[in-house]
Amino acid sequence: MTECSGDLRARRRMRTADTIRKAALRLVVTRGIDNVTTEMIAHEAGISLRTFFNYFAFKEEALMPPPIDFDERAIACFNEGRDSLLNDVATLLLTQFEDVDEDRAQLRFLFELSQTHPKLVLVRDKAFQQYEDIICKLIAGRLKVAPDALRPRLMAACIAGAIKVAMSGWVRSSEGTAADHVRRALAALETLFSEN
Amino acid sequence: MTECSGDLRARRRMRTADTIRKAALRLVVTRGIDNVTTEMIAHEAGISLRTFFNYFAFKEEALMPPPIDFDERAIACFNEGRDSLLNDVATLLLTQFEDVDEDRAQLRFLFELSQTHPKLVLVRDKAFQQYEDIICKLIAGRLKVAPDALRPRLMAACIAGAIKVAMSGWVRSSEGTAADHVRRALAALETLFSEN
DNA sequence: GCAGATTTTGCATAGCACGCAATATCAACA
DNA sequence: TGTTGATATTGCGTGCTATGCAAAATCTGC
Repeated sequence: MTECSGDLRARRRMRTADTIRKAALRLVVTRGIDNVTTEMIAHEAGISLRTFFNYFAFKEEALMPPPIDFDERAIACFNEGRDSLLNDVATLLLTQFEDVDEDRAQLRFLFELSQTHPKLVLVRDKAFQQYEDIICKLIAGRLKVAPDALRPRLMAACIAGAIKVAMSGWVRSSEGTAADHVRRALAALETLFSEN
Repeated sequence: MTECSGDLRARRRMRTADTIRKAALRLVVTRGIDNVTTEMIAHEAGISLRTFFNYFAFKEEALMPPPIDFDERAIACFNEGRDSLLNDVATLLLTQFEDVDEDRAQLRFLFELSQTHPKLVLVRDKAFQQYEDIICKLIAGRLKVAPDALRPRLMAACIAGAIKVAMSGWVRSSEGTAADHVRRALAALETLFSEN
């Protein structure tokens, strides 16, 4: 197996996963989450039920956003570290929020749904955990310490937590963009505990 | 329905829930989580399968620790606010870790399990979310602001995140007590982002 | 001990999730 | 272009999860 083949297969795999995700989302939007079965999703995506479970461990996972991968340039810029760490993290993360309206609408729909539907709460938290892990690795890289050291892990936990708070605030208030909320929350972290 | 009856029923309900929790834990410890069914748990707890689902929405929820309630005195002390907010939070939270060895062993067992078993990851995060909500209310009370204001929510998110980091560090390192790890993590929050 | 409210339970059922083995598809090489 | 080994897809069978519903049991206050 050459590298090329692995790449091809990986890409194909990602495309199929995305097809399933889109199918699941479409069905949930139109029929409501409680009226969508795994069989429907598989059928809508043009695969067998068994294949669905080759891609996702459980039904709700198909409604999770795919793992993010940051722009190479953005990561390099982050590692240089022109600004304070917190600001640079904000800059890096907010490149993610430059998406088109359709994506934002989907994000909002899922986030709203995840606040009421119990199983989606779990899925949302899992997504944030993955997010936190990535941020932790990035910070550890910039600080030149091990990824499981206390400091990067704490920082990542706070940042991920702040993003979660910001997002739920955004969904509820509907004032300003999601990026605004995230920016504000991250900025508040700096002096959160130092001024009492 | 008088207040007394409600109290009686609530207490009875909590006792039953606890019986189920203990039964579930006992079975999981002895047989391994993959070999335990809801029927076994119900049987072990002396109730019907249907009743199990009256108490827990899904199987793994029976392995979640019950919602904590802080000591009245401790809360009052926290609201007075002798020390810095972060220190007082630490003091308040660490009253929770004064438990007997048996409880700590259980906590550790479940936390270890939750790091490998996918569905328990979800449950653990849900437990931490509840924890975060309680902390948020407490902080909001002390700061005399609304519980859904940005500052208490951010603080609670950071504190809950720090505790999660501390706990997973504790389970992995097995050096020092859980309280030590939590204390250290919370102390680190103060200057986490202010010194770059 | 009776009436009303609440809880428990049995039963039926749709759906979830996985193991297994057969089949199909694909990338590489001769 | 056909062969080969690897990977992906699929069908089938199965046990378990989780819920609705209505009957039975149990509580509570009077």
